Order: sequence, then structure tokens, then C-alpha cells
Amino acid sequence: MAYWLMKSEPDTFGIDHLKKRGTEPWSGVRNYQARNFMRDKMKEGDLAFMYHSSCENPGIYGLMRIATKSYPDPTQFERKSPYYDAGSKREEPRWWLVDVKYQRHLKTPILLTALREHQEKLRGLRLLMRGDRLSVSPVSAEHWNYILSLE
DNA sequence: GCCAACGTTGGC
DNA sequence: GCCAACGTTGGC
Repeated sequence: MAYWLMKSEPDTFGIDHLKKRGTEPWSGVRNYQARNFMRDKMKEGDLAFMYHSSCENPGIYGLMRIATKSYPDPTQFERKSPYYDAGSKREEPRWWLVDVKYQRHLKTPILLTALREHQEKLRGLRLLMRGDRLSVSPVSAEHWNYILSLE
């Protein structure tokens, strides 16, 4: 089983929204590297941190389970969607996603500032690497367990 | 294939 | 709102 970190803006869709919805397609990823992780590497049953970005206290707020295999992101074909991509063909979809299922809120959020205090133990965690803005990134089992131990 | 211009992300 | 860092686009 693999572990992941997925970023979302809580004003748009955060862990509270996911709790209400139960399961939700992770739509709107329009970065090739992030897409490749979802399309090629994610497996049903994998676990992911939900990370809140672009907000007052960026950090990890909850846990999710990958609920499906990857499939084409339907929003790329919806003309009125902000994620519409005129260049993507149905026979050869450009953007892929998975469904995520709510697991739980963290007892207390693990903020970015707290993660930074553990740079040594978290060496290689993409979230902490300079300039890395990937919205979907892998987390090693060691990093996953260490981060959860900070809860 | 180079690279300047532009757009986006995301912390602060 | 600013801006650093990175990705994408498109002219040449």
C-alpha cells in the first residue's frame, strides 16, 4: 500500500466538505506530474493526507482513503466547467482522477510550520522541498508514520 | 530546440 | 496583495 499527500483549498473543498460528502472525485488536477501519480500509481485502498493550502494555517487536517482506480476526469469535457480542456479528446483523455473517501479528521491539525520543525526526519518529503508545488505527491511509509506520530 | 513571456501555486 | 518558483506556451 502506498501513501500520498493531496492539497486542497479548504474554502473550496476541505476535510469538512469531504466528511459530509463521504466520497468525492478529486477533480481539477491539471498538472502532468500530479496526474501521473493519480493515473499510474494510486491504488484503491491507498491512504492520503488531506492538506489545506492557501489558507490561514496551511497543514494536514485529515486522512482519506483512495476509493477507486483512476478514471478520466469528467470535468475536462464539461464546457462550462473551470476545468474544461478543449484540447482533450474522449478517446484519449488527458486528465485522470481517483475518488477519495473520508477517513477521519486529525485530532489536531499538523501545520506546515510544525512539519518544518522536523526537517531532519522528513528529509525528502516533497511538501517541504523548495519550490515544490505538486498538489498530489507520494509520502514514504516512514514519513507517513512519523508524521502521524506528531498528531 | 531555445528561451522569453506569461500563468499558476501557495506561503507569507 | 506580493512575489519566488515553477510549468506551459509559442515565436523564431
